[in-house]
Amino acid sequence: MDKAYNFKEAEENLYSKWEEAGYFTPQARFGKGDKDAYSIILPPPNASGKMHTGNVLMVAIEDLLIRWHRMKGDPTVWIPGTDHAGTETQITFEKELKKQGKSRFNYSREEFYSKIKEFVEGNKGEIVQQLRKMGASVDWDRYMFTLDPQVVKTVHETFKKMYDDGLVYRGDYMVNYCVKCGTTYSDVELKHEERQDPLYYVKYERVHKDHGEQYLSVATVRPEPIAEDTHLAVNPKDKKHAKLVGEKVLNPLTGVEMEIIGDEFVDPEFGTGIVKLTPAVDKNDYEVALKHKLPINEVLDLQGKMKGRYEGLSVNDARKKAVEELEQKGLIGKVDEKYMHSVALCKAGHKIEPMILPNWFVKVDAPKKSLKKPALDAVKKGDVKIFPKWQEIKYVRWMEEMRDWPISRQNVWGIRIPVWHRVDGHEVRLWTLFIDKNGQQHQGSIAQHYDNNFSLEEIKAGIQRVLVPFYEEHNQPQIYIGENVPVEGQWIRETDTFDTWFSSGQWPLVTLGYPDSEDFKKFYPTSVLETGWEIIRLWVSRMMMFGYYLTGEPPFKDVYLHGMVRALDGRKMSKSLGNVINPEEYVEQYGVDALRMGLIAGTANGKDFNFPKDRVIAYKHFSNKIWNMGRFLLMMREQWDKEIPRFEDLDKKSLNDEDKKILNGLNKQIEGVEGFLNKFRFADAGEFIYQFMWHEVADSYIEHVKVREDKDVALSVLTHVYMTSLKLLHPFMPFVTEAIYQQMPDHGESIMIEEWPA
RNA sequence: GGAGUUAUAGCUCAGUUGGCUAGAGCGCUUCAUUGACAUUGAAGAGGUCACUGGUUCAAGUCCAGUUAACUCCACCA
Repeated sequence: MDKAYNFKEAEENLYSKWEEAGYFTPQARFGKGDKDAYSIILPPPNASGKMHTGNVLMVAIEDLLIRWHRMKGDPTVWIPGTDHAGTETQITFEKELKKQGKSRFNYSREEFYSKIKEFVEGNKGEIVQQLRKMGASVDWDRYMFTLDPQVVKTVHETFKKMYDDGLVYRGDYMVNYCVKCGTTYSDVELKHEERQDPLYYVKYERVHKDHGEQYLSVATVRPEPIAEDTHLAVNPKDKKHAKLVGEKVLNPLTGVEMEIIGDEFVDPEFGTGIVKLTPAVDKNDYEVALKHKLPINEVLDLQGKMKGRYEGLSVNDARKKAVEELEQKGLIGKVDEKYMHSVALCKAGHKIEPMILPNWFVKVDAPKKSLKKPALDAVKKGDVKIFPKWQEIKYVRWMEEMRDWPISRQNVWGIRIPVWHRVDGHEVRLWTLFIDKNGQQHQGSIAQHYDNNFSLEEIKAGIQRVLVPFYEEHNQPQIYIGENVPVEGQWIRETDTFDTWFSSGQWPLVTLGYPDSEDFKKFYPTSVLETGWEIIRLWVSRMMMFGYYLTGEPPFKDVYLHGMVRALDGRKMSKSLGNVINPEEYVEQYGVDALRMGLIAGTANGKDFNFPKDRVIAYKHFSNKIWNMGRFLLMMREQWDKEIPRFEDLDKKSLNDEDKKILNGLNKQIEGVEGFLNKFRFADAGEFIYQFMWHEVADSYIEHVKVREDKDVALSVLTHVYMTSLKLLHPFMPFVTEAIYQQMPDHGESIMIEEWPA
């Protein structure tokens, strides 16, 4: 053995040996049957980039659980995959395009899709390499990508089933729309940022001036759609303003009469206690408008240009103009220039405009077949357990509050919604945007395109977007749901793709070959879902809903949520702060085992924690320590010329107190590690072995062995204790333990397939 | 506005159902060292467990309140 442990050599060579020997494929060993099947689905890293520190922690924990169960002899499978991460990947890629002075509209959908695909293939390859490097004992034969054909097939079928069950519907709805990205975001995808904008107090002239003030003052940060407003609102419980309900004022820009309505959503304390209603661009206003059946005048188009009075202007230009006009009329009171308020931003950091657009929705709480109820009850009743327990609160709260889920995304990169709209009839009203053979963009109704002598084939060939206008209840357009276009009639396919989480919500099902594969029968529900707590709402909740909906069972029995790895300065890692830790640097410097074990030691109870650099270094030293313990053991065995009995054959009467003490310690190890792992207390388990091996075996017992007369007994005990400890340690630090194992006497094929000490 | 988490050695953090003479890693001090390992060994310094009150034979641990930090959710025109 070399004097020092060479982690690079071990880490380069061992993985492919394991893989080639087929150790990663599930099999029952030690007489165990399928009843102890153990399965984890790897939360697929985003194919938009490389793996980050959090991914490494995830791999470390899951590989620990997997290797542990595999050694116990359970048929064990860990299924790897990568996620297309629709929106995020498309944004990343569009940024790249922008650097080249191009945009998505320079390409047809197909071209654009294949360009992103190329980009993603590169990332996928890197992620796969990184997973190997981390020692992840995943079964590569079962690898999946979220856009693989069988995934798409299942997702389509689920959508169809849900449609038939009345659990998806198309609705006009106020969505968070980004005019720059050209897509909708769900609430949970947004960020909020504090911004400073002027708050204008606009004066509305009262029609009946017989009681007091001539004007009513209304505070607003967005005066530009005032001309399109039709109503004001006050809180009917507001003593000061209640009497205004039913009164009329004049629109400051158009002079049209506007009625004041009463609704309790108005906060009497804010501003003047009177609000203007612009239902088309404000969520509250929209809901109030629906409730009171007020007209909803569109204010913005999809490009973010104004409609109505300031047709075609940008929001900012329109705002200036509106302020100007109001000032000329003397209808602006005071202006609070330093008004701070929070603004919703999309993933790319653009300002979100609430807009009313047709969208597909998942009905999460339908009276007959609620999706969220079983998913919520399972956790409340303890059928699915969440660790650490306090995270359960977050889950329950979210589930209780969950509203219908918009699943349409205006991305190209994703699974296209399998809905066809019939266009041979009055549906020529459908709005489309397409690019013709010469690269020219055209937008408008299909009827308009026909008037301009474009055929349906030409439109379909260059289609960028289809929008279905609002229809009355009794006049719904004909749609067809399916992969292929129907033979009868003329149809155009929906251009929207599914929200990434709609497909990844079905990930445990598709990876196991739902509904009828052998894997599915054997491994569903999976044993544990291990992931970061920040995607409880985005992902965990959706998997639960789909799991129960499609199979009547939960997708997993336990959920373990690890904390977020923060930077060394205790803050979130972010590019702008420049504090992002690249795990590859640590692998290079300290080795994979040290990094994995260091991270595990940092995450005692699922709380967020600072990247534990000290621990990583400590575990690098530990690798070397145990390596040298092995070296010492071999040396001693060589120097001792008598035969050293196997521990099993040793006459136990020859043991002295020191021997008994260390053997007793070893038994406690076996019990302790198992106990900690069963309770998901990984850091405790790791620290426990660390303390034992270093301070009891090395510092104490080895020193004792040095002075022993009956070295055959002592060395027999030491060999047993050492080898057993290595097995306990293997799931934590797979490379160094295997490297040592290969040097030991009478070693088998691999420590990986050794039996777990019990 | 609502909710959650945290406050323990110089630093980063453990401390599970109350039994603690409060631990680990890193750092620090002194000494040691040729049968493995300087990525070593031995010894040691260092904490009124945020603050105030309460429950208890017993509180770092449970309860109430205060203070501070972080995070999430909802968002106000």
